[in-house]
Amino acid sequence: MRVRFCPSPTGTPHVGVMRAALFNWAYARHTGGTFVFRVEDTDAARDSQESMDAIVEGLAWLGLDYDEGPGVGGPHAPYRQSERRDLYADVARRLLEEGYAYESWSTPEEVEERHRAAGRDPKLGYDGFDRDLTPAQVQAFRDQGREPVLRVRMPDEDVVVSDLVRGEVVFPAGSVPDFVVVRANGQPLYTLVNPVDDGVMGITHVLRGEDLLSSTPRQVVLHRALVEMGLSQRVPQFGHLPLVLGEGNRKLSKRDPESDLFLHRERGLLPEGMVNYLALLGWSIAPDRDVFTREELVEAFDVRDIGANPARWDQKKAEALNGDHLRMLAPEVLLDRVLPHLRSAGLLDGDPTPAQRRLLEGAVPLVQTRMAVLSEAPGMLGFLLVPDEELVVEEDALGALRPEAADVLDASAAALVDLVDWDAAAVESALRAAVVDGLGVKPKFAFGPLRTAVTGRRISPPLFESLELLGRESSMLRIAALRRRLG
RNA sequence: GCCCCCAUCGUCUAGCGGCCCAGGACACCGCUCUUUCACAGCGGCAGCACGGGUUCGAAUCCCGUUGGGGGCACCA
Repeated sequence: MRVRFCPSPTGTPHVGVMRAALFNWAYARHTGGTFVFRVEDTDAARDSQESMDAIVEGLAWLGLDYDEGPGVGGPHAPYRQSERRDLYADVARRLLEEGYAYESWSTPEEVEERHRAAGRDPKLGYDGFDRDLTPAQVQAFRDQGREPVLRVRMPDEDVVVSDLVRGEVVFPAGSVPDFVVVRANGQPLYTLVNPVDDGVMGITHVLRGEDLLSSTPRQVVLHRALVEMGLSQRVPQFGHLPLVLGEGNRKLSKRDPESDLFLHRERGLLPEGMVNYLALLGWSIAPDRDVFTREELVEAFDVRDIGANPARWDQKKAEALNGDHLRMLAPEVLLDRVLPHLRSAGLLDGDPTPAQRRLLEGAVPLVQTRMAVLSEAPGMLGFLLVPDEELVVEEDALGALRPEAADVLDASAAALVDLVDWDAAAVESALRAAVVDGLGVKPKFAFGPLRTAVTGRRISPPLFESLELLGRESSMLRIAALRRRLG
């Protein structure tokens, strides 16, 4: 069992593409097969090293390790197609010699013109004109200084593709035009290079997006030629994954922000959550369960369970699932995951100081059930990391204060100044005595002013624990500050 | 235009002829818990696109219609 992931390095990693990688990886790991990573960089104009690096980073982030590929090597190295030119030139030559392909001189304009002249739809595609030219005709084209492309001859029978996900798919004879595999300038195209490498590298299963289904008959025909020429052992089995759609039922394109893997990472999706959600797009682990780990995915994954209908990207579901994974994390792991987000929010400069780390160790467990994505952490934890005088009291928190707020703050301050033990339990009973019992304010409203004073927000981690973490000095300063503000 | 794919709650899906007057999850709406918000728990709303067959019996099989999507490059 050998599967592969073969992106072309253009742009940033796309969630649809990474999902294909995930399914291939999961299938390999489930079956004990080999996961090959190959780079399809035959389009020098669009390919970039940055994109290549980003894909590698994306795979690493998601935890999709590969057994063969750039950087790790393997029996079929090199794994970058730009380094395999000789092979392709060789195969192209043999394809021509053995009659599977032929030189084609027609320009697209000429093809269209012929269709028009014959009363056919001009957009029908290549018409096979150059299939059986006489030597004299060929010479005439040469004399004009033309350079031919190389086209593979499609058979005159139907091509039947047995798809792992969709069953038998029949492409009627004549519905797929002969296709170009080598440009006039000698550059091999994806149409050649992809089947050649799959064949030569012994790929047994090709799991890829449904957008490639209609190019499958061409690849099957080429694979058959490769097998007949002794260059490959088999035609791989194909399985076409349902497309991932964006808003408005369109294929998720690079233009859509949801398609950008790293944007989700910035938003604070965990790789665990991302893997889970991606796998759920077209696959399910059990009738009554949809939260699972990477290991559980590997354990349960089977291509036969992949559905055929397209799936819409649902950000809410992705984040809800992420919340589940976030809660499954050990607190110290969550702390580490949260740090980059605190840094990019400007709350942390490099590594936390020992004091900051202590605060975070206390606070992270308090916010673990309160986040779905990591980018919520700065808002929740910021009050602990910011100096007292820089605490921003948010507008809506101020607006929510009731008339008795000043009295509440006064009573609270009085109750807390001389508190003997500064811990959450002691703080709570002191405050309850002072505000709930003392002032007769209902518990639901009693602590709002304090929360606002101390955290600057209406919504925060639990108040008494927050006070404990913040410490008496800061707490008193903040209470006094808001009290002054209320006049 | 041609070829191909798809069709169960708003969304992701379970269902592979009787277990289904269709199950789960997200979302949404209530309630409980509660120092805010969450989490958790409980409850609710909501679907087999339509029409023909086949069958004792169809969400499940077949055909058609409609709807949606993908592909038709000297891109990948």
